[in-house]
Amino acid sequence: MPELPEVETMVRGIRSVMEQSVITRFLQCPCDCQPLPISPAFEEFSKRIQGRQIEKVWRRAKRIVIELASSRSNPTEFIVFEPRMTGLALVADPPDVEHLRFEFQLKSASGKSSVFFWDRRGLGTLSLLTEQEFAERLGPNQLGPDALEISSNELFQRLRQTSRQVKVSLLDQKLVAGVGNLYASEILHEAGVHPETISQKISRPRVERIHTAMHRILNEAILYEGSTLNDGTYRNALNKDGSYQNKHRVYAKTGEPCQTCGLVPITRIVQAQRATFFCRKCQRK
DNA sequence: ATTAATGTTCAGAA
DNA sequence: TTTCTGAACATTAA
Repeated sequence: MPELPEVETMVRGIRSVMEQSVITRFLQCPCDCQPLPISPAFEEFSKRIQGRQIEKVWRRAKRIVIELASSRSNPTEFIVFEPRMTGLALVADPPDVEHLRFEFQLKSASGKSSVFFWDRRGLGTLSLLTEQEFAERLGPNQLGPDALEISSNELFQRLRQTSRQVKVSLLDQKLVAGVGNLYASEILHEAGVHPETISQKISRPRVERIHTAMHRILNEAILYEGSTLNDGTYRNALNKDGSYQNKHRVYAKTGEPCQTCGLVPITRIVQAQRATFFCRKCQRK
């Protein structure tokens, strides 16, 4: 589920509780659900993070990164949580206890607290990485520039190198990192670009329109704390709904009149096995 | 009972 | 080499 804005919202929500705190205890599945994939295995994971101070909490593409401070006895290490479709990071009690996967117990100058990782479908992953592993697995060979940091020129250069349809390219995390299925449709609609346009055929000015729309929409979605869809799965770190779903113009709006031209109904097609929504009049190849 | 869902990855074919 | 397709992961709700 979570795309860049949702992950950024969760990061902001857990940051103040986690940064500079010490991990006192790590618990796996306080309930009896299936454990999420975790590497290394729980025993070692737990041992390596026990007593460590958290230096920083930040976002890399659609992943939450918890950076552990180096000390005399420990090197810098990274806890990486990848929420995939239904993962959440919370400082409040999770939506239900059946899908609660991990609890980090923390202590800081201001007292004790907990951060929870919750995941209904259980497709999320959690890993503890050394600096070298982090560079190998989350470096520029695996993930492209962040969608909020890439320049329009670099986006143009990267799109120019592939013959895939532009909607498919935007979902390629090596090309640009952070855009997911929902925001890809919204971005292309605002840019007026047909989702089936071949990436390398898009002119420089039209790539600039995509770039501008990408930045504007992702930043606005962060402002509204992400999109909570009908299934209600996504919540911010306080277990409250986001509100950007009220701003969507095409996603899951098949048959409704386009809000830009006011007359043509929104079309749903499938690209790379994912649904795409767009307006046949406002979006051109 | 069937289908689709905000993500990623892999195998195999074109 | 690149691109595409299908399936897999696990769960729920329409």
